[in-house]
Amino acid sequence: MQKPTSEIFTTLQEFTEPSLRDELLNAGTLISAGAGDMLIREGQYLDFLPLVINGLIRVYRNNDDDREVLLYYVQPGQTCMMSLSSAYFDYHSAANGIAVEPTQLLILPSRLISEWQLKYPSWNRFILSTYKLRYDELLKSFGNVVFKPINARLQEYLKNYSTSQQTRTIPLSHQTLANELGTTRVVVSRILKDMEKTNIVKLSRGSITLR
Amino acid sequence: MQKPTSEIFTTLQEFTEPSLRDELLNAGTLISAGAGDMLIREGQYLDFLPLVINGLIRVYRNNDDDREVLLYYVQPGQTCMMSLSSAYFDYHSAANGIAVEPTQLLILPSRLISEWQLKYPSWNRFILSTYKLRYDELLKSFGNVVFKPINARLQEYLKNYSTSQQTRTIPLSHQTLANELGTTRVVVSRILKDMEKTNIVKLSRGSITLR
DNA sequence: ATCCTTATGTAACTTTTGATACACATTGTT
DNA sequence: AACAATGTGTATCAAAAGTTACATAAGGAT
Repeated sequence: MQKPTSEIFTTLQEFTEPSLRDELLNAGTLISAGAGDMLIREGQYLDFLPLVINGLIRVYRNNDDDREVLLYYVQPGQTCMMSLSSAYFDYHSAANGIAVEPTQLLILPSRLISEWQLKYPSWNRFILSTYKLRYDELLKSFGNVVFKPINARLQEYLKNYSTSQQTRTIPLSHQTLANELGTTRVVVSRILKDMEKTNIVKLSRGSITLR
Repeated sequence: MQKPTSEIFTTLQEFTEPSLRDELLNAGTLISAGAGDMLIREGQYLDFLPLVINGLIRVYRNNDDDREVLLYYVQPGQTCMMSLSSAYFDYHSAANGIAVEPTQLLILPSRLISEWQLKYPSWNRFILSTYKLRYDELLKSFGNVVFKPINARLQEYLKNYSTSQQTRTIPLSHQTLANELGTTRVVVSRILKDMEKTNIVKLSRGSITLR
């Protein structure tokens, strides 16, 4: 819990107006979360907006059954769309957020969101592009789920992970992958084994390496 | 192609500011579309925003293959989220829009969207709630596709249609339903036949009646 | 070393979904 | 009436995906 310094703007480059930057420094609070920390739960009262400075947040929702649906990851420079909706519409979170890495967050009081929207074009654009980004992502996933078989989706997931994290080794268990893709562990194991046989990946305990 | 009258506000009730209403009347153009008219195609240049006054627009996208993905329907009082994104981000439509009924549209020049956003709170709220609505809808569909079998989704689709259109008879062919749900005609026919055997529906040529 | 937890491999089976093919029915048109 | 276009019924087969069950392995904790 501390005051942010202008270092945050190495991540938050898109906020160009000097007075917006001042306001961010004055009104924001910097907090840290460790890997695995739950930041927000479904139904919880929510009157602040988090901006990720560094680290990574996983946002997901629990289904009517018990399975979970991955909504998106919040990366440095991004904010959580569900928090935005809470701020504008009902002040209760419709999703869970958990830090998957040590993460620093800039916390802003909700009331400022709409105020700044009117005063700062770059802020307004940020809000809208957050919605658009998440919609486009979700739409892509949707299309994949409807039209692509799981093996293709799994392979694509691994490739995306690899390129975005700059590593050929994906440190996720089969069960975790199953959760990400909305299927079961056995199915993931089966597909991965096939992929190993065709020399696409190499499997180890707790990780998968792309060739 | 005509000037709108204040009648439009029986549909567009949420725009409360008198001066916003004036602007809508001055800047807007009313156009009519017949059932089946294509209003916008993927990739097409788009510098206006349509508000549906009455009727219904189906917005969908073509997959990499040839199958289509239903994005959403635009109902009276709503606008097309994809058009909004076009207006803010790149001026090209990322989807197709077709009138499924005779439809009246209020057409607004894109440049006004962001201008009004700053001047009129109800307009700003309209923009944001459009994004939120479509995201929430898509998320729901996504969860259904991932976790529910097609028969359940079909049944739910029919129920929703029935309640929203206030009729127990759904005038859609099996092929049309297959397109809506992202599956094939044979699958729909099979499921519907089962539903008829278990007395959930009654089938006729071109329509399905819920019991 | 023993035990516990988590992770993985895999067989056997069922269910769901999709693909193909063809028959037949309905409706409107000429 | 003949025809074409569209819609529906259904069989057969193949593939994809989920379920259950059990064995084994790897790593950490005591």
